Amino acid sequence: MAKSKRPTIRDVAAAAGVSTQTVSRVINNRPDVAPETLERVQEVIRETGYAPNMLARGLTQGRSHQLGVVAYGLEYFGPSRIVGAIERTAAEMGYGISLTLILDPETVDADSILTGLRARQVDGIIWAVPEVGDNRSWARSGGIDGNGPVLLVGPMNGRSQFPTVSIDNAAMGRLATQHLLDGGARHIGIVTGPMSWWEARQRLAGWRETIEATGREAEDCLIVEGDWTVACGEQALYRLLETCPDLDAVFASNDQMALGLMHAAHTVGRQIPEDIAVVGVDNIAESSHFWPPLTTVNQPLADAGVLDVHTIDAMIERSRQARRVLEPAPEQIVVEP
Amino acid sequence: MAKSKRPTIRDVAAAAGVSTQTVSRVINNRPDVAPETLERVQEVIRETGYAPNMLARGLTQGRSHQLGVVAYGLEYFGPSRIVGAIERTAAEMGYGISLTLILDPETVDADSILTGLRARQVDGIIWAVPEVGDNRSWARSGGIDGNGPVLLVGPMNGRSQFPTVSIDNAAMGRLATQHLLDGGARHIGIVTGPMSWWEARQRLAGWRETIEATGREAEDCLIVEGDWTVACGEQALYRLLETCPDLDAVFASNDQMALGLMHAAHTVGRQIPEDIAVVGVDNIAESSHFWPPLTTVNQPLADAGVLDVHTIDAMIERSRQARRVLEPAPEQIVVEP
DNA sequence: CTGAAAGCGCTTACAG
DNA sequence: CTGAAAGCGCTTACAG
Repeated sequence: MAKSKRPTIRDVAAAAGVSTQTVSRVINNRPDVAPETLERVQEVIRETGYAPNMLARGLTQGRSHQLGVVAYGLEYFGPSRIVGAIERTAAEMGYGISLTLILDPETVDADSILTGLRARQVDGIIWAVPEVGDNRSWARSGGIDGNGPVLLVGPMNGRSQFPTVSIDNAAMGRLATQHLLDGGARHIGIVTGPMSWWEARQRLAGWRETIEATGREAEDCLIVEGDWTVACGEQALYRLLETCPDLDAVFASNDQMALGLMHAAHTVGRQIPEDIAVVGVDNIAESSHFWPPLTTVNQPLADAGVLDVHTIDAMIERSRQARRVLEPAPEQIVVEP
Repeated sequence: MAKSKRPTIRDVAAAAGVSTQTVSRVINNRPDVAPETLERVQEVIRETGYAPNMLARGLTQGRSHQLGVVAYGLEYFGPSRIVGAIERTAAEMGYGISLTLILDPETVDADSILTGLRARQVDGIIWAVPEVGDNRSWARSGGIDGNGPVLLVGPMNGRSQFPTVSIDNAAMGRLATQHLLDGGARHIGIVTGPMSWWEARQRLAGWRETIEATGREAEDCLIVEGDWTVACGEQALYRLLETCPDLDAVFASNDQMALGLMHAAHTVGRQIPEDIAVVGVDNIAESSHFWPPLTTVNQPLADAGVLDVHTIDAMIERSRQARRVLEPAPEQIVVEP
């Protein structure tokens, strides 16, 4: 028991008095095994605690039953939920997760990460790094070999050569802004995310569109660029109040910045929502526990995560069916908030 | 380019006019290769984009260069930081991460998870699920085969059969409580985490110890059990003020609950910190942006994550050196907050 | 410095 | 229903 190496399929076969491929049939639940043989082999497996070596299995099958997941910012709300939902769904479907976290989305070297993951023989790759700067140019140009399924998560500028699953960020901006309009707001400011982020630009677009639909102008002085943090949300309100003293509402592109805004409002003695109404995005756990509760746009991150895995699984199956890929038009799936 | 399968070591060998094991030497940076040969092989590798199949390599070497990481609650502060730090450090050291997330720490089946991870041939396992209820009894009894390195992360009740890296939770309680005492507080309440959590009990113990060191009694009416959420922090303050009207300070066992407390204090018109001082734990990003800034105990989570990986790596190396394990006494490493 | 042989632990056709 | 053979893509001794 001390130095016993893990048993192999050969050990099990010997102990059960059958060949290794019969054991293989048993562990793969194939039907063509005599009931009695099945029983005996299973008994041995139970006794020895045998578990097939996934490396060996992967080598012969040409698949690892692992999904490569590339993400940024696990400490933030969105990514942690997405990765959590992906892992859960993947586990249910028999996939393991090989996680790669990147430090800076803007300078990420997609090529080397994809190559590394493929060397690990992952069956498919879920790329959940947001588009920042031109860090997805590789996905538009198709400069990366089409070898092995890659799913892009999150919206991106232009058309991807790869299938994409994303939540409609412009709709988030529209929903939030419409809510503020419905509440009677006339001068609605916005704190955006960093403008290098496509998601941030989309939320801004939704805000602008909704304002302009009322016949008013989406003035530049109503826009402050933020960086997703509480601190900048705070500064943003001071800026907005300076440039637009009539301000009566703000759309914060995420909840963190919304909290900063509320902090600032409190500091300068403006009541929320009476003086200034605020809407955020994310529905973080704290949202409903502030003075007053924060109104926020909910992102269906869990649903999106489930969809991510189902989609990549379908891609994997498809690519295994037809070795000669039919070059199916990449589908762009968009989920509504 | 369309249907090109990935090249193998054999393809590279053929193209370079050498044997496969010469290529093997090159990709493993072994010194005994003629400069000219080295050059030629590297050239072919560059041209073909060859990357060794890690499954095959793992099969022969008996190691996958993957670490199994088991965690709970990626959406919470602590776990997301720990996992992030582990991934970063692992990547630097050449390990991939196979992530397993569990849904309920109390009912987790350690045996089946460890078995599954080992079937994937991970080189070592980092078990970062907190001790809740008796979900670590397996680690005390050693009922699990000692096969393959396992590192436990987080403090636990009693002695583990496996090495452990943890942050001193009792010290967190002591630091926080002492800070409140130093600020002049006389009646210091506590909102604990769920008492089924060992970490929560340790923070409570630190609070109790520090109170009693002053010669006062750590009365039961000063203790409210929470569940780590903002909502319960809020309720907790109401409860405490009822049972102890003299209350002038509270130690919240995490920042979320501290925020809830502050919300409640605001609601009932008590000033912080004048009327009631609050200290939390975690140092979440929002801490410093509330009215007033929250004082909090910082957990060195990133340091701990780095230490986790270095420790498991050392365990892996040791177990590979001596096949006949010397049964080294498991070390229990404790990091101070 | 380099190569022929064997083997890691499985699965995949192929026979029977 | 079951087994002998070959092979997945590497690395590890072992020769030279």
